[in-house]
Amino acid sequence: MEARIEKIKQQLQSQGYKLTPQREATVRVLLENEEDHLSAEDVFMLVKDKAPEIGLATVYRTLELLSEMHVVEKLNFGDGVARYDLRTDSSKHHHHHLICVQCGAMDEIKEDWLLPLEERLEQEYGFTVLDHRLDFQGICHRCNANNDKTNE
Amino acid sequence: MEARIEKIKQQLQSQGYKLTPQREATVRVLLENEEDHLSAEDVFMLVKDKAPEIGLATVYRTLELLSEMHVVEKLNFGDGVARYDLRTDSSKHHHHHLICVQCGAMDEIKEDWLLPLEERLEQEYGFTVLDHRLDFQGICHRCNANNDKTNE
DNA sequence: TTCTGTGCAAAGCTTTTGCACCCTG
DNA sequence: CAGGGTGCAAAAGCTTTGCACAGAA
Repeated sequence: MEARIEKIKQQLQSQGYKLTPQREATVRVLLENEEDHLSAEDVFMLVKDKAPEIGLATVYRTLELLSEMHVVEKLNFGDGVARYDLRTDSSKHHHHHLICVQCGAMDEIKEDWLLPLEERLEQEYGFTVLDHRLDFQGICHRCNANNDKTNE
Repeated sequence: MEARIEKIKQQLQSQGYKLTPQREATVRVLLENEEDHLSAEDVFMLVKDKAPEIGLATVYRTLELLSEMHVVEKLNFGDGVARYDLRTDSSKHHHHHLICVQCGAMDEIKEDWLLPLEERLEQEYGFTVLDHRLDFQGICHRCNANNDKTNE
């Protein structure tokens, strides 16, 4: 974890930015909740435990900065708030979401199933893919199981 | 076009809703701009040409209603506004967006390249796919061409 | 000192809601 | 006259911005 913070610190410094205590607290919250998709408000409340004097605007500014640095990815699931995801170390970020329309759970598949498609896009459409996003909406295995039980 | 409006009218009536003049004007705007991804504001301004007395709230309410009826799909590209897309007649809606980070153009691929993935999800994850969404961010063929020219 | 970063409050935007009124059935 | 539908304006979020101040280089 310290190593990842150190890396982000260097990324920031290489662009002339500082890893201030507020920014570090924000990054730590993101690291500690890597599996979640936190909204700015979520991050704000968690950061407040570490640094109670922080302001919401600073959190927004930090997330915006981290987003520009490609340290986090800003996601939009259509629920009215932006959510932020730490990017993995790999140069490209590929993950897929399984959003259950019944219970609202969001699972994640990290495996990348899209490389063949991207190659086709480059060749057939002349489109250079930098990133992508793939969300599936449907019914998760838990709800599927429950539904089966109910119907018995 | 009249046939499609008639069909939507029947869909509404089957749920106890009416196709009021305002709603019809909104649907016509969506039909006439089927290739675009209009925001509520966009729709509002276009509908005003047909029905100047309409209010923005009515447009929002109509789009929300049409969205519930699965006549349109509400999309979110992360630019701060919801956008609305008429659904095609086919029961499943599958399209992919190519969003250019350089010029902002959004092209669309209607072809469905994901069926194999969906089958895998069902089998390996027990996840029943109802809909999906796939966006690629990158550089479009036009910008790629321009960039090449500039670099010469 | 200079410049970046911060907290607070105000403003900005999109979207939703309350309410009186209208119109159809 | 009952009910849904509408327009207007106000309210309600989420996010950004202006400004004065703090702190490091």
